[in-house]
Amino acid sequence: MKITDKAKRKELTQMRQKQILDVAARVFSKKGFARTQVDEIADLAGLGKGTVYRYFKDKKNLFLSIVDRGLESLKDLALEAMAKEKEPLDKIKKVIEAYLKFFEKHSDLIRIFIHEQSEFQKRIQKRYYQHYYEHVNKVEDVFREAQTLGLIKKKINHRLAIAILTDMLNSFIYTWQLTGQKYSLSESFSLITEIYFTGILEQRGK
Amino acid sequence: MKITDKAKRKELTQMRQKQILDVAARVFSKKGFARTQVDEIADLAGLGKGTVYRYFKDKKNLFLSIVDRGLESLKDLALEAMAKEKEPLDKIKKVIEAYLKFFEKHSDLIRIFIHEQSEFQKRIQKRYYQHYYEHVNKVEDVFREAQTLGLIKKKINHRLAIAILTDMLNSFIYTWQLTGQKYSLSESFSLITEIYFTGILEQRGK
Amino acid sequence: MKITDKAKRKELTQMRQKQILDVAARVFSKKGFARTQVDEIADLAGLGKGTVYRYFKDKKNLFLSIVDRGLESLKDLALEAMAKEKEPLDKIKKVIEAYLKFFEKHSDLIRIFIHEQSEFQKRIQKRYYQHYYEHVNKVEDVFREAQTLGLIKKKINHRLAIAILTDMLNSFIYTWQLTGQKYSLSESFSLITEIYFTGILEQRGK
Amino acid sequence: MKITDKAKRKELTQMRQKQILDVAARVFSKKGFARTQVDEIADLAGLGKGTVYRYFKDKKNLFLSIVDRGLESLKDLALEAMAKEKEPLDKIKKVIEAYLKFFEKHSDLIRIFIHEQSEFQKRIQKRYYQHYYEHVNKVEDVFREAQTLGLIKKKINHRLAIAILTDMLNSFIYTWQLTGQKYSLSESFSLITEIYFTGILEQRGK
DNA sequence: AATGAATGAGGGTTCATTCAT
DNA sequence: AATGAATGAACCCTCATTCAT
Repeated sequence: MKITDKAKRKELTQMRQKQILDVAARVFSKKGFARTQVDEIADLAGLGKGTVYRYFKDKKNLFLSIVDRGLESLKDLALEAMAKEKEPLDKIKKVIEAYLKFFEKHSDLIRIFIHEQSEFQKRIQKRYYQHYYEHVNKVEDVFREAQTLGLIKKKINHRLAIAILTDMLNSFIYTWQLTGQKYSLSESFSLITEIYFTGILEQRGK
Repeated sequence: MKITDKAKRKELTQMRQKQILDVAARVFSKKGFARTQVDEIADLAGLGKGTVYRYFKDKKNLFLSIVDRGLESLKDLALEAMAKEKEPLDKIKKVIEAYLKFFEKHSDLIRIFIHEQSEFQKRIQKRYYQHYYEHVNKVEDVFREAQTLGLIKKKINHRLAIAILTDMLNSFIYTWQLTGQKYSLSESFSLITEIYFTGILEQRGK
Repeated sequence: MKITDKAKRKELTQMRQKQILDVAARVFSKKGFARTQVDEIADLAGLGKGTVYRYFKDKKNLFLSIVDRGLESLKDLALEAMAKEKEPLDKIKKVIEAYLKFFEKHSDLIRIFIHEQSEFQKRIQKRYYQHYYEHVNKVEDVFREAQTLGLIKKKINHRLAIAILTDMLNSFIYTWQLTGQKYSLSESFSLITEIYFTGILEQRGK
Repeated sequence: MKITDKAKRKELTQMRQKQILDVAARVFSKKGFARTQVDEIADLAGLGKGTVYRYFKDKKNLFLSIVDRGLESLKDLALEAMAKEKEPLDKIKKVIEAYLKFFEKHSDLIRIFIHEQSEFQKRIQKRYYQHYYEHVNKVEDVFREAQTLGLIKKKINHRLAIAILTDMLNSFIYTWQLTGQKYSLSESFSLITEIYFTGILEQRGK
């Protein structure tokens, strides 16, 4: 009995946490950290305010839990995507695709990641980059491999190139959402990869 | 006499406004809109809080004035830069350069532009895009011209391509500042243009 | 069977009540009424919070039950102590001794009695003095008897003198505990009685 | 002009602080720290809540300021009283008188001093005893002098004797107020000194 | 015109109490 | 009978805005 009880307890806890995190992500995304009221999150979750505080120490902690969950999930998807392919360039394409799909699904997160980063600066960056680099390192390896194979220009600094890719993607999806998805995401996806891989110029060298 | 007085008055007003805007840009940039206190702006400007309210209706208005001033100034620089060159591709390069230089100088603004955009959403977007498009339209013309001349891939949607360029630049400078300028801006500049113009792939067609 | 069951039930109830009261006295003593959380009492008693509420209507009621139990117990001890002696002055000494011993053992209570008295003012005073006077009256009788016998100065108002004695003792033990028992209780005890009986002055009349 | 302005400013500040402290002392005294609402203090002071926070960092700080002001004032009165007399025993009597008069006037403070001491324990004790000992040391000197002159029993530990005196007085006035001043303060005063100086016993040694 | 003291709506957080299991 | 998850009233504190001087 006790085992079942404990299990039930834990399950409830996780369910409630998810319930709150889901709502909170939506609200934080819409209003940003400062303008979000814990009251609204509680209401939308169909819970009392006190219940939110039962599961999350305070507003900041709730916010960071969203960031954490998102980063964790994103990292997993990206690594998983890479694992599916053999060729370095294909791996990179898959990662890009995974990125776009992830944010297409969890469009809440892009705003949270971008417009609230500086809100928490020092304290949060650590947490952020801890996840981020774990993931980026893998991509860097792929990038280097592609350079070794002569697929990518040798003179390009891979760390920078990845930063640029990340930024392009982040900012792209961000704008995409902000402007109300005026242009389709998949059309844009091919454009992004095209630009990233071969640039905007007509091949002259033929 | 009255004319001189009026002129003097107006000059003083403009001076005060500039004084406040400069300080406010710094503070908003460091803390974001919500965490910035009007008190701090007044203090740093060496003025009374009431004086700030004499020159700006409220906090939001002050914030938007910064955005306005920044966009105006950026637009001017970009158009001016384009005007100096004849060739379409050179025009685009100059615009990119102008962008980077502008934000290198006014690094306050990149944060304000990026992480506070959604804070004001609907109401602000109008103002933002009003400036933005006026500027973008000119660039689009250049882009189209380059395509007509066979310099840029025909299949690329110019509106999207410019959006991507803008995002790359914005987000690039943003990250650049956020991470404490670990890599040099000019080095990155050439990388960005390189990637934007020719991609990351080795030219195979030779 | 039913009788035994009932008895068992009652016993359990009393046991639980004692268990809770003991813990609660400790916590209320350490933190005062307002800063004490029912949660902490339940935890320390190894019970669920709901169980505490099964045995005590609310927090205030729990607190007052402690006061009641303490006063009852103190009164018994004092009266018992007096009963053991014949001589009035000896009775008074015994009472003093009983007081000190009681609070030495139940040091929790002195804080509760003193620093929370006013917390409940009107409503509580009644209960307090109901116990108190029942007890004080007996001592007053002794005091008057000693005066009749010429042992105690005639001009002294006995009610006042007892109030002063009580205060001296209360406040003494309170300070004694508050300061971390820097000086020994028994040393101080003889000093108190000495002062109370013969004052601080050197006997001049010799 | 500026000098006058500054002076005026300072005057206003002090006036407001006094205004708030006076009200706050009353309310804290009536309800204790925890049950006192800052709102009520503000209301009774005829001020907005924000104004209270303009002059005192937070509720705790306000409370401690009351304690400070009281201790300072009490210390001054006591030292002043002692200074007026030559003979050690007279000095002690004057101190007792000063004590009683002080609390007769500032009856708010006795409750605050007594029933909230433990609320703040560690942090506050320092502040309390800092004032307290400065004052007690002087009294101790007088006490020792009286012993040297053979006026006070040699075997009495002066530190303890003073602690007892203080307690008697504190607790006496406390009870006096709590019970609604049923007996007169001055009558009690002479009884206290009588008891403290010569005890309750009839002089047998004649 | 400039100031900064005063304000109070607003929102984060706590915790006594309830009640379904 | 025992539990502890859920609740929301209560209360501290902040800060944009106003306005008398």
